[in-house]
Amino acid sequence: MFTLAEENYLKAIFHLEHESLGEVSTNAIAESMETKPSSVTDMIQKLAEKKLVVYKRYKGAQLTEKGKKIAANVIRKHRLWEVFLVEKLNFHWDEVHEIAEQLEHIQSEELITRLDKFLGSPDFDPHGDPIPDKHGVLKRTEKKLLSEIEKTQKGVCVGVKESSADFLQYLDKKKISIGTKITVLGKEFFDGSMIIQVGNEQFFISKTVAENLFVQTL
Amino acid sequence: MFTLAEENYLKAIFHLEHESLGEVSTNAIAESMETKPSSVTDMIQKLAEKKLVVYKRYKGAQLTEKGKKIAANVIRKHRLWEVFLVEKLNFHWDEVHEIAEQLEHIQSEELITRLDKFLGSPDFDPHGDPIPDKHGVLKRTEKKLLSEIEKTQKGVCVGVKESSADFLQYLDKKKISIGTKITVLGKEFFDGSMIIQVGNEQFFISKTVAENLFVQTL
DNA sequence: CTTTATTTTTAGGCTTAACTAAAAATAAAA
DNA sequence: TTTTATTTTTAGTTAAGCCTAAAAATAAAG
Repeated sequence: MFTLAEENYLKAIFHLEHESLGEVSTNAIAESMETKPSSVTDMIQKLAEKKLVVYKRYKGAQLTEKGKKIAANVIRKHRLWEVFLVEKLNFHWDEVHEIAEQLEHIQSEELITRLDKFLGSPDFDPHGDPIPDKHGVLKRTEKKLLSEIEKTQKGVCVGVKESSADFLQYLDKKKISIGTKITVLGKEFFDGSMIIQVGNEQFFISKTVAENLFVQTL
Repeated sequence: MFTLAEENYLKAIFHLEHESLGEVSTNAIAESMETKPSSVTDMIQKLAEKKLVVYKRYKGAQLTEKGKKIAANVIRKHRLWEVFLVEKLNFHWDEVHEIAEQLEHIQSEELITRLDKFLGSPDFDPHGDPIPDKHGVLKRTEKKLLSEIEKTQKGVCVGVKESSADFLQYLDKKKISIGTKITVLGKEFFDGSMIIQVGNEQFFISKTVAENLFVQTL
């Protein structure tokens, strides 16, 4: 239906629109896609003809509903594949992006329907980013750093900020992965450390750890 | 490393070389790829420059060792993905080709290593075709129709010839799938029907069934 | 052994998606 | 409000991979 290049532009514009509302500038797109502004102008004019973006000369681009839906679908595929790579093929969270960049362009509705089911219809990818549903709707994301939540509150681990091998191994050891429920039992103000509960275990974590774990509050 | 088009040409030439030994003609490639002979000439000249085929004007193309290895690797990926689609995502054997045509071009050694392991390093795809190993070597294929094997002989089901929904459902009901061991207990000469053993069950099958099941003799 | 038919190649074009260089519009500074 | 700087667009190229039409080589038939 759409070319690889078109899908990548739509995806980039989608992400940029979420970073700063309103129109997205030609330069911003060029930078995020590691291409030249003149190439971007070419493409957004083509996308405008196809009614995927609204474009006015010198004013940047904005996705139409149609464009948004296509972009969200590409992102849905990207994130579902990331879940597959991590959960089924045991890749680490930080190794999957490039491969998912390729897999996200595979064209088959049925494939994604089945993949989603196979993975148990996950809501978040391994980085804690929400997976749009089949209509392109993103669940409101209440993603917070663990360090931002208060004593007695609970959250579900939805991802990591930094994903060094060391940190991921530490999390493995502590039995923390996507979907793990975490309760904050105590929090020290002077150093930001915490006592948390994971399953039946209670233990201490440093501020560094708390600042690198994303949770969805419950 | 190689473009999508290059990989597809190498794959097509690989298949054609196996169908009839020696050089592969420009027309044969064009027909199998549903493209024009002039386009084929363009591409095989490019592949010759890259030392992936040997090419002499008006004499057709032949894969070099390097070209063979790349082609076999694409086919390996195609067939592994087909196994994934059927075994994990419950697609039917005849629905997976188009999707695998896309997936076979995903670039990542590590991905295929892990996918292969995840699938239990299968030797055959859902159509009974052998999967090349990571070095591009194809196990000698002793694929036969069940109808061709004799009384008391055993075979492992490696695929189907015709794959209509009806037939696949029949096989499901009889608990026959890829990897199932089948023993021929009896064979009627006048109508080609057979009595076979599958697991602990013994039952009758018609000539039609026997002529549409591929087995690897043991 | 010519003539005819088929196959293959060359030549020239087209489209997509990138690029550079220069022009035009907008924004910022004096 | 000019002048300067930045951003964006236009114009003209390029490369990949396809196409058509015509020419050249090979194969088949008379």
